[in-house]
Amino acid sequence: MNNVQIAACLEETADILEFQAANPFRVRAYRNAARAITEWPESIASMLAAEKPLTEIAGVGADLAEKIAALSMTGVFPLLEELRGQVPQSVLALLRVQGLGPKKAAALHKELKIASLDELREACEAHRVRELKGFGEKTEQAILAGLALASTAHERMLWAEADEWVQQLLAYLRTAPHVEQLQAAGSYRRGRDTVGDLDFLAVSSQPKEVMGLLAEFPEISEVIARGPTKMSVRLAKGPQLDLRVVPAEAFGAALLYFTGSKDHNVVLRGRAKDRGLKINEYGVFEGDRYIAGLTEEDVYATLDLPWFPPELREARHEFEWADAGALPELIEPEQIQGDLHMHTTESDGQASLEEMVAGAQARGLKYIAITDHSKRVSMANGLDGRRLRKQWAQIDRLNEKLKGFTVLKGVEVDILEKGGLDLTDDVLAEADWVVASVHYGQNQPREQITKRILEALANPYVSAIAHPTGRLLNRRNPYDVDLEAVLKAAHEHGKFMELNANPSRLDLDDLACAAAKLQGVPIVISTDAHNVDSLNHIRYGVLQARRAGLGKADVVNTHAWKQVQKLLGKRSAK
DNA sequence: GCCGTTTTCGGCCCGACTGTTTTCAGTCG
Repeated sequence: MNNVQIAACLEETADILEFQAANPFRVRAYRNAARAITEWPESIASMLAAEKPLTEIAGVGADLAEKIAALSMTGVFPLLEELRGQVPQSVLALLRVQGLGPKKAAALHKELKIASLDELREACEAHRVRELKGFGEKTEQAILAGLALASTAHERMLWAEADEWVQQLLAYLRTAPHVEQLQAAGSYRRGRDTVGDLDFLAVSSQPKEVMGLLAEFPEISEVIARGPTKMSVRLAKGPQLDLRVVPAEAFGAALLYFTGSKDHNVVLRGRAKDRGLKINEYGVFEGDRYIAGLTEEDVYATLDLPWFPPELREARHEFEWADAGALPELIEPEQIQGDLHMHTTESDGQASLEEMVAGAQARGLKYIAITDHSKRVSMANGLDGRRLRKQWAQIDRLNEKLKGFTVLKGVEVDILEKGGLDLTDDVLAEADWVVASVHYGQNQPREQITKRILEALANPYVSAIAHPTGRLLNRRNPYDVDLEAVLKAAHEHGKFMELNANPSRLDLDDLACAAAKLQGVPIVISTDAHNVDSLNHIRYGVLQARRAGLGKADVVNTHAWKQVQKLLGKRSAK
């Protein structure tokens, strides 16, 4: 049983306990442990094998350590089995309805014997819900609206999609004359790969007018809530938008609060409490006395903390780093010197070799690798050895004409279903740069996929593994692969792992990149561009690298190509 | 259920908004 599965058991336990109105702190303990295990770079199984205490994981105490060890080894979690017998899965679905929390859901289950979303809808339509104590006509309507919303299955946006909304809304809201400051916050500002709600923070002496302007934004379908300082609306194409308007002296504190993460804020407020201070969205207070809040730096300073880049605010390692005075200096997009994964019209790209080169030069890059598909990827018109050598001869001729820019002879070689690579070593040996990737057989069992990738890493001519989990956000789950083993092998063979900057891919994800850094495996951020415009995607990759705490030195393609070659430690310079 | 330089019990972040209330509980972020 892997960490994700263990975490899922703990989450479900928390759901049921919450539904049963258990001690909310006990519920939180299960949720905290679930999160900690999801983010832990080492598998529980290998910790147990190495006899490392699970209590090393913050949020896992003696009790949970024992339960988790048993779960990992036997696959059985007696407490959860028992709870499942008390509260069926279909009842837990009630908690997913917006506006229904554990208290109301439990009341519906207890008083009206409602055990599914269908039964809930029927009860609302028959006006039985409004008869319950604490419920009313409006609640009944809100539940029906929540049910309708749940059925449209609105998923999290890609960060790149959120960015389009944000830019549009910032431009729109800035037209209000009374907006003094305006900023997008939330998971968007933290650069998460996907974004749920859009959060905006404004400073204005006239909140009503700002909210009035937002209410007139053409794509709004519904105003969910509107008070004196806070407004929530739903946009026609799905996402919810929250706007908070605060006075100038609260901007820093409110930005911090509204950027989150929630867990980061919980730690901050706890630390404030230890010092006899209180932090809320209006500032830092000693008793009733305001002592800071104008900027985020001011707020952090009251706790002797440095300003944290938003990408790090996940309550993972940032506080421990800050306490040790070792907050990493994060990579910046301008530090990227080369792009080592892209396609041309020779396979499934939409631009020629020359166009990709011109596009890369226009973006200030110093080198690129052309990595068209290999022959097995026939749908993409993948290249065999003969066509590749022809392309590489063309690249040699092009390089003679280029000044201060290098085009590398590369290939994206397919890792075959049965194992092995799609091109022979004699061909690969002539390449400057080889990325290997899994395209087929993604449903194979974990052992098989892992073995294929480990073999590829062992090939002396492979430089990196591209899009190492195969996920497509909102469309395709990552294939089942033992990343721990892959990272270990990459380290042993001196290979790199790709962070694919395509906004739908972004794998390795932030957690896996952080694990790679721990293992000493360098990351290469690549666009996998299939046209010139997509060369711009590099910034999405950089954002995820920042979330992983990576600095310039951790990312291979911040270096000049000569240094990359040295790092790779193979074959003579070209 | 976790945690500890206010340690083995008694805390556990904080506030906005809504609806059903007539002072507050529930939900959300």
